[in-house]
Amino acid sequence: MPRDRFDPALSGGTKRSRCPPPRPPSFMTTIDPTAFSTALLAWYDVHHRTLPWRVSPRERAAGLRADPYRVWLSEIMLQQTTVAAVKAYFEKFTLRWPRVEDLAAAPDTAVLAEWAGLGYYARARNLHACARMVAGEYSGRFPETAAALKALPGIGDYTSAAIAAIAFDEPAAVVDGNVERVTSRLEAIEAPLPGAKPLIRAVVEQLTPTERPGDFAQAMMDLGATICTPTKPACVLCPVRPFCTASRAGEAERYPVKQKKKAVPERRGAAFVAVRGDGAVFLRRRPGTGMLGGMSEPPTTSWSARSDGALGAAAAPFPAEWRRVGEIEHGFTHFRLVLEVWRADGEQRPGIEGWWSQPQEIAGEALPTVMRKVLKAAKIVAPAPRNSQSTETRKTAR
DNA sequence: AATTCGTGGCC
DNA sequence: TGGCCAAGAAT
Repeated sequence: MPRDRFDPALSGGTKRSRCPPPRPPSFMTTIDPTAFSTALLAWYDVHHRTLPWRVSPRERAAGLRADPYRVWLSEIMLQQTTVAAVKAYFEKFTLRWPRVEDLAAAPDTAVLAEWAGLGYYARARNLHACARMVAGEYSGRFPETAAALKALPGIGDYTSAAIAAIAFDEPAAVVDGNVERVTSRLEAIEAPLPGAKPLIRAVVEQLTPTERPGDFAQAMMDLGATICTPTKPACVLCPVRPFCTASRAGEAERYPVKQKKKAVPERRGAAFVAVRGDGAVFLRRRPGTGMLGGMSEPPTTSWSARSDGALGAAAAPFPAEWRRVGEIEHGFTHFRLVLEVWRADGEQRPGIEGWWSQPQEIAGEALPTVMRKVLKAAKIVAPAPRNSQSTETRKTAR
């Protein structure tokens, strides 16, 4: 049974408008922090995952330090993104830009092109801004405390704590989705996320050891990724099962309790793929902020909430012999997009800002996945996302 | 505090 | 197949 101090009624309820300042309640865990981290770290020493940006516990004990640049880069990429998806991108980035100064010196178009396909493109913009701040104002060395790290673009609560703990041995409370799940099961927290975050953080702060805080953080995340999984957790194999209230009650899978989310609406629009005689495709750059900010696209209309028809060739960015060649669907986080795909062939004078991209250049363009779907529907031969240098030097043409 | 930001994999 | 989920941040 969950202890009553985790009753959702206590954390969610109506707020008093008068005197009592809304101070986070001081929850005390009944878990023995020393016993807990000892058991967890012993498991981690044997079962830790081997990842390209990591230093193993053995190497760590031998005095080897993780490279803050690689830790930072991996943490940015891993925000809301799976390890499997990140690996290839991490290799590409570190091969092309081995040090933070190298990344800082790169053109922003090159960074966006390398990031294309990974999603959440504000991360790439912030990544580049952060690299330039570190290279410029910090002499190429990352600040070493969570508080200072958090002041940098793209680095928030989680990432600042993770870098500080992993690269600089600060006993910061590292709370990501894995840790939220593990902790909510340990304490059988009934309050739904995201409201329960302060409570979870309070527990993690008490559990985090001053010795090996980085390994502790990574161990919690590895545990969440391999044992304490969202569905069918392998409690039998869990090194901290003796500490787990939810598992003891046989209902680990019931946690974490989450607030239910709203249904996603649908938006519609049209994309216009102009193809020249030599096979070049007309592309332009999207505005620097907002959805797919700074990324490339064939011209599209705005995406309205279910425009009832009224799209078609009349919405084209410039006159041409447009033919409707298909339709694509793409799911974003908060809406589903349906895009009509129109194509025009032959010599054309777009008369708008943009450039012609040759067939062999398309793979290296900063095209997000949804736009690659559009090109595919327009029967454009586009090899798998690759990385070319061509986007760095290309001038804007018309 | 609630929204706005992508994408791919999985059952 | 469709909802859920993944090392969240910014506003």
